[in-house]
This record gives sequence, structure tokens and C-alpha cells, in this order.
Amino acid sequence: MGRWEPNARGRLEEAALELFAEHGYDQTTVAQIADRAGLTERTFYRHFADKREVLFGGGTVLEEALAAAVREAPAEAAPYDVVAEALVRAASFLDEQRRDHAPRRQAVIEAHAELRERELGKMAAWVSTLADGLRERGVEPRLADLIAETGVAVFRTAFATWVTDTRAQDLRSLLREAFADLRAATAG
Amino acid sequence: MGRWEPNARGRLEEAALELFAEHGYDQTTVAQIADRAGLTERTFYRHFADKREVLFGGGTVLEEALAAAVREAPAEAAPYDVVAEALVRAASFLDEQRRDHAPRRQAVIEAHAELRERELGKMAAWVSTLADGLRERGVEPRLADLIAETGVAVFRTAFATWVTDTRAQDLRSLLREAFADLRAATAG
DNA sequence: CTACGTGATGTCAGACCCTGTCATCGGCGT
DNA sequence: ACGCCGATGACAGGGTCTGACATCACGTAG
Repeated sequence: MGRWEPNARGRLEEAALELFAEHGYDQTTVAQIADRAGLTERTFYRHFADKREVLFGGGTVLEEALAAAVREAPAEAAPYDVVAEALVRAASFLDEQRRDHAPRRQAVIEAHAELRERELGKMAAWVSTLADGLRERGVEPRLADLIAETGVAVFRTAFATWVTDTRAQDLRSLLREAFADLRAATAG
Repeated sequence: MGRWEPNARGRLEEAALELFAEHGYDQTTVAQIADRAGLTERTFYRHFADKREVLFGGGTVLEEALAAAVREAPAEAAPYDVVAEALVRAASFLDEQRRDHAPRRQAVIEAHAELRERELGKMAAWVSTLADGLRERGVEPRLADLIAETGVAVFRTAFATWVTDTRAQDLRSLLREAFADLRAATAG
């Protein structure tokens, strides 16, 4: 055991989520979050770049999973399928690891424009990751961007349903359906 | 003529763009912007909700154009084509009205994550507008979201090329090509 | 066993963002 | 002339975020 209580970062995340849910994002100050976690405001900023970021800590896991999925896809797979499959893998991860946590978190995010914007920024980073992966597979740069953007757009709609409808199917299935729907809509 | 110099809002926008380009977004304070425009910081906040918003003033024009385009589309048109055509119309507007202004503005935006996030937020508003329009045409809600998200994703890639490559074609053509490319990629 | 380095935290000061409130001033209608 | 109205100025203050320095327990070298 160290000098301090362990898992300061985790305590801050939990305290923040509770306070945001109780009093709202705007009405919660960083000092209050730090207080509830038994720390000071300054220490909060040593763990998170800004107040919003406390809700987006685990983002890198998904991003690395996407990069790996693109890298490991069979060489002969079409770019669109590579992206779709990578996102389906990410969806499976969320199904298994975040089924309970996600709706609670998402309710806070959707209630505030600032947080929605940050969420969009995180997904834009996925686009870059996916597009980079495609380019390394020899896909033409323009097309890589186009397919990555589209894939994440599809993911967003499936994700929206998943976190809104608690009784909805698993994200993996929703995502596969959405990809199929898009194929049908564009073919029309 | 009134008591004050006319077009305070326009002067603030111009001053901000200049200062952001010269010294960077972070290094520019709202007080400096107001100063250059011959106003005070408090007045800046009467014209813009926050510091970022000074770069996104003309956003409603496009949003209304999108809504109108969806409303006026022929009843028998497929949802995907309705969205594509609405975005092409918005692209034409940018080609004609913003060809010179856009790259200068975009250079500032791309240099700062905060501003990129705000831009994503604006485009997310387009998604809502388009999806609302489709729903009013009787498109199933889920599908409306999916198509609106995808359409704006395609727009983003064409827009990125347009503002980056000054020698690129007009946005309207780039967008049409991107929609065709996506159709080809998903058909594969 | 003592001394020193290390890493996470605390303390403090300060710049900047943004808001609420009240005062000011010129134009406009009566 | 009078008073209303709308844009602006002036001022105070809370919240966000950063830089600089101090503190304290633990590990390790000597």
C-alpha cells in the first residue's frame, strides 16, 4: 500500500459521474469532484486534461482495437468490409464490457452540448485511425477517408439506439443490421 | 447612421480571424479581439455565445437551406437521393459564396482541437436537420438517422478535399464523385 | 541505518473565460 | 420636450486551467 489511497483516477471518474448525474454537468465544479474523491482540484488536472475528459478516459482501448482489427484483416478483404468488421469487433467489446456503464454515462453526455462535441471528437479520432489503417493496406487516400467516415457514421446510429433503448439488441447485431440497411439504401 | 459604427458583429468576426491567423487561437484573448474591433469584451459575448462561436456565425444559412431542400424534394425520390441532392445544393452555395473565405477559416479551425470539435457539432446539427426532414416525409426514424449520418459523412470528406486543395475542383463535383465512390464501395 | 532520489499530491498565485447587474447614451415615437 | 428602447460600457465575481514550488512516504544506495 502506498502513501495515498489507490486508484485516484478511478475515484475521480466515479465521483464525477455521480455528481454530473445528480446536479448536472454545469452545476458541478471540478473542486467538488476532487473533494468527493478525497483529492484537490489541482490533482484532478494532473489526471485529466480538462473537465470533460473525465468522462472519456477509456477511449484509447477502443482506438487500439480498431487499429489492430484493420491490421489483422485478410489482405484480400474489401476496404468497406475491413472497416465494418473492425467496428463490429469494437461493438462486441462494448457489449461485453460496457453494457451497464454506457447508458449512465451517455445520459450525462447527451444532456450537454459541450460533452456531445467531445464525443464527436473521439469518434473523429476513430475515423483517422481507420483511414490510416486502410492507407497502409494500399487503399487510395481519398477512398480511405470516405470509407472510414461512412463506417463511423453507421456506428454512431447503431450506438445511439443501443444506449437509448435499454431493451434493444446487442450493439454487434444492431451494427450489422445498420451496415446492411445502408447497403440497401445506396443500392436503391 | 446610428450612435455606433455599423456591423459590430462583422468587425468582431474579421478581427478574430485575423488575430487567430497571426498569433494562434490560444494566444488570442477575447479582450484583444474586442479591442481590434473597437468594442469591449462584454460586447463580444453579446454577439457570440463563446470564443469559438465567432468562427461559426453563418452556420444557420446552410442549415435552413438543407431543411428547405429536403422539404422541396420530389415525393417519389428515394431518401438517399434526397439527402445527397440537399447536400449538393449546400455545396453549390459554398462554391459560390465561400470559395475565398473558407480556406482561411479552415486553416484556423484545423489547427485547434477545440475548434474542430465545434465544427463537428455544427455538422451534427445538419444530421438532425436532414433526419427530421426525412421523417416528415415518412421515412422510418432509424433509417432516416442512418442516411442523414452517412450523407454528412460523405460531405465531410469532399469538404476536406475542397478546403485543403485550393486547386481542387468545385465542391459540388467533389461531392457528387464521393457519393458515387461510396455507392461503388458498398456495392462491392 | 541513514541519506538521497522519485513520484504523486498539496498549496498558492494568476491569466483567461464567461455571466449578472447596473449605468450610459443616442435615436425614435408621442 | 419626454420617455421608451436597444446597443454598449463598466464592474464584480465565479469557474476553468496552468505554472511554480513545497511536501511526504517509499525505495534504494551506501
